[in-house]
Amino acid sequence: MQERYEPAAVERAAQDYWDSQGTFVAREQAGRGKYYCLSMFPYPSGRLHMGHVRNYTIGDVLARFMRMQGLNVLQPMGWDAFGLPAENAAMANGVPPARWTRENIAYMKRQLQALGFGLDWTRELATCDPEYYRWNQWLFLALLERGIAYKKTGVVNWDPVDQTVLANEQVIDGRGWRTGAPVEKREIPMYYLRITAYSEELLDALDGLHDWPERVRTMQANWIGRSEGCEVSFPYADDIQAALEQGALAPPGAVAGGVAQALAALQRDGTLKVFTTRVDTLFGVTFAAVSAEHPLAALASVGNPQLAAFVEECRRGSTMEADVATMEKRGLATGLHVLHPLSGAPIEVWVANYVLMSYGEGAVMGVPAHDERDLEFARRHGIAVRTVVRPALASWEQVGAAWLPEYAAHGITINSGEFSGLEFDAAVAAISGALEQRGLGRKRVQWRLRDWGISRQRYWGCPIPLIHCAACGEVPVPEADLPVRLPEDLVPDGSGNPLEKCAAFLHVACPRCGRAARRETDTMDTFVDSSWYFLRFASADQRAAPVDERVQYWLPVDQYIGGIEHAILHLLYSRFWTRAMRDLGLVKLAEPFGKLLTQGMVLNQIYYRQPAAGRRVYFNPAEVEVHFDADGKRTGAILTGDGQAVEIGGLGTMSKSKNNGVDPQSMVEKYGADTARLFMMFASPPEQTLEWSEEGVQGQFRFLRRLWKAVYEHVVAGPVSAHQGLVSIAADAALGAAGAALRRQAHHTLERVTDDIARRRVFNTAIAASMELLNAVTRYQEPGPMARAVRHEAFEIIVLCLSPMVPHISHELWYALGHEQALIDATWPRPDQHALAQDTVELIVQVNGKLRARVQVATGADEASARAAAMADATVRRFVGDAPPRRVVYVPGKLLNIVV
RNA sequence: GCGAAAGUGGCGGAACUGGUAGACGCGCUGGCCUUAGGAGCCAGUGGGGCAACCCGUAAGAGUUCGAGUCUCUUCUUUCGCACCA
Repeated sequence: MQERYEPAAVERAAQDYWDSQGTFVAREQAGRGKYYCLSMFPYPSGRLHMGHVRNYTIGDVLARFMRMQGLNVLQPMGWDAFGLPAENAAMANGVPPARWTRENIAYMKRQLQALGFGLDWTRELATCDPEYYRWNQWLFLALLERGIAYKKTGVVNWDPVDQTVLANEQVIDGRGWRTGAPVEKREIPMYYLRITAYSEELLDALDGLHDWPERVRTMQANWIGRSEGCEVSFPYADDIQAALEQGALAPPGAVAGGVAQALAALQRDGTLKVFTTRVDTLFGVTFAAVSAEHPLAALASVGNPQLAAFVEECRRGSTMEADVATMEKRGLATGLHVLHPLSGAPIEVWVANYVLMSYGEGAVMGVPAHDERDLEFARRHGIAVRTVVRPALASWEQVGAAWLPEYAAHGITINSGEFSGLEFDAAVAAISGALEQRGLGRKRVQWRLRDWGISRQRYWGCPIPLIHCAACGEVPVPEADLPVRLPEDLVPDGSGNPLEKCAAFLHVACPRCGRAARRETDTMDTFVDSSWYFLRFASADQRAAPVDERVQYWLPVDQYIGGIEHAILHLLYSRFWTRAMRDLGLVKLAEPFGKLLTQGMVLNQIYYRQPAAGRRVYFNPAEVEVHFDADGKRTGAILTGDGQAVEIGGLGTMSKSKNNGVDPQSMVEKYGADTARLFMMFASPPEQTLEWSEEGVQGQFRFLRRLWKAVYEHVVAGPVSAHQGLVSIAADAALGAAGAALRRQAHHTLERVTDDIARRRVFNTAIAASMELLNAVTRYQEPGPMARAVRHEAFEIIVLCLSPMVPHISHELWYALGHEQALIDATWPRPDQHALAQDTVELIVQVNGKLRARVQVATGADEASARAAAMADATVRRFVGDAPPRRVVYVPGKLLNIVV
């Protein structure tokens, strides 16, 4: 063993050893317990970022720990390789997305290897490989055949200048990111997956996901959004009937296409349908509101230029729900009416920009007295407010001008004709019963979840395997012709999908009739790619099918690790897709992920200067020097380049725009992979945000160097051999008080670290405990062979406990401590109960809940002896006084509280 | 706007099941040492008093013998909102 810790050499040696042994190549072994440990695969953006390092270190710590627990571990890795950034890079540099992506993959793979992750690279996959995406296509056609995939129109962001569909990310403040033109909504045909058919199952099964974070389950449940309520039909009044008849009588061609469609839809429906969870307030309805895309809005716009302009205005702006929800709530009356389904009173229909066509029926009933948004709308437009519910303890007769939350509370119906005087459940039952009798309503369940639109008008994605034939319609690509290969040499220019201009791709013979036909140019949402990759890893080399029986062995994933930002979409789509594959008979499981760990974001300081004119200039923290005063408080920061001050802008997630990213590569080159891994695990618990700190990294490097030096000094002080420590110390050996205390601490550390990793999934405290043990063992200076054995055992425990986090240095130190077997193949030991035993324990003594003393009592002491020990303390006696205590609370082994 | 979570020293964090607030590390202060290294070692470090003790976990209330932890209200920050991945 050499005296100096040189991470580069240590890490190369350890990695060479694992590679040469094929240590991390996983093989199915019937009857042996398996552990499938999966971290979310990266998008190959160019270089690893700190979030990746964090994510994959967590996964690797668990994988290595479970391996040492004796499990057959699979930890695979792949690439989420399709997506928008490759097209943006292509536009910026003129390099085809395929080349850019593959070069990034090669670079990032080397980075992952340098970090020493125990990955099974024989199962590597990239979603842009035809061998992978052919099965996307195959599965899509199977879903299409089963009716789970289907076609309908959907709304997209449209850039009228570039004549192209924009992703939400490409819409900045309602304008196209390249052209600056106001974005419009546009309806186009798309393919959808019927995830809503699984709403109930996806919701109910959340209860069984005990090892998922509570907050993720709550978010998914709210996203699926089950609400029980009533569908209510409002018959058309004479004015709508007249408009419909007039439209129907008009000569063909006299009405525009959109209006003709609207007429047909309205005639088909026959009534205005709304969904409500508060049918008990039906008699409080004073208006109805429809979305601007609702057919009734189109009908009312005919001959009403003001309304037509408003409807047109609503078409502008993005499709993002957050934008829709925060914009000013506006509306305009249509002049048309529907009839109250029970009273027959006419109700005016309004067009409102806050009604979403995609939720419910695209129309709502307006009850200003008992709904906050409706009240705001009614007050602004002078619509009547009719109070129809009064809570049992309400102090008001009629709702006031300003909204109060109790207006929405359940209560007793009033002003509701024969339905007055009923409490909520009875009112709902009576009113929905009456509606059902008239054929104007029924109770039903409404879901917030919408079907999943997977069509993307983009190049760098998996082609949707369909052919459009003038004679045969939409024809699936025959299985023998799969995969439909994406041409890899195109470079997008921002004006639409380049596939539409690629003759070689576009023109194809119809598989049915052989005549000239046109390929579908839309590609699939990249969430499709990531919805089943975890299944493919189990059978990555299977050429004849997407998955095979090996899925049975490896799945479900035992531990899934990824960013909290995926809490809803990716995880829900994966749960759905797995069920869809189950219903295709391809797999037997429904839930793909057993345990879920959602890691927090990586943050860093933001430094900037604000010029007198123009935009802020951001400086990377690596170029900034921070200054502290004598109390350790931060006083300011300067740019090392010019020595001038920079502003401190607080913390933010590492990003290009704030220039506060730190390249993991520089950290690995400077300090080694072990320091990088150790810092990421030590700086905060995995589920919380992590703040980058260069000083913190240095601290971890110093710790590793101290550990190396301590082991070196131990090793050179005398002969070492395996089994010198853990098993050689006789249970009743005379160790002396200090030796026994160190042994107890060592085994207590082992116990804590095991629990921290296996049960609590926190690593910062496991590392802290190991640091404490190193501090203790370096303080322990007893001479003699017995003391040497105690030290040796403590060192072994430190190296073992840290090994999942810092596998390279541990690999080396384990050999130095005399072992012949590699550490990765060692078994995780159990703490020695005998070493843990104690004769006395410290008892906290409180008087009136305030700490007054600590006393030593025998382990298992009863209350009387604990009280006696406490009263022997002068401070305790002083605070207790002469009067007998009013109450005494005794928690054995912990605390005694005397209440006076 | 809606949904979810989090606020503890100068900083990151610890306190797991309601029972010692501040483990471990960073930063800072003082000292020692030297082969002057992105070193190492020793001591100190929540605030007040510098003693006894008192006060302290975003703010305010409540439950309890006892609250950082449970309940309610408010404030702030972070994540998601269906075409970023």
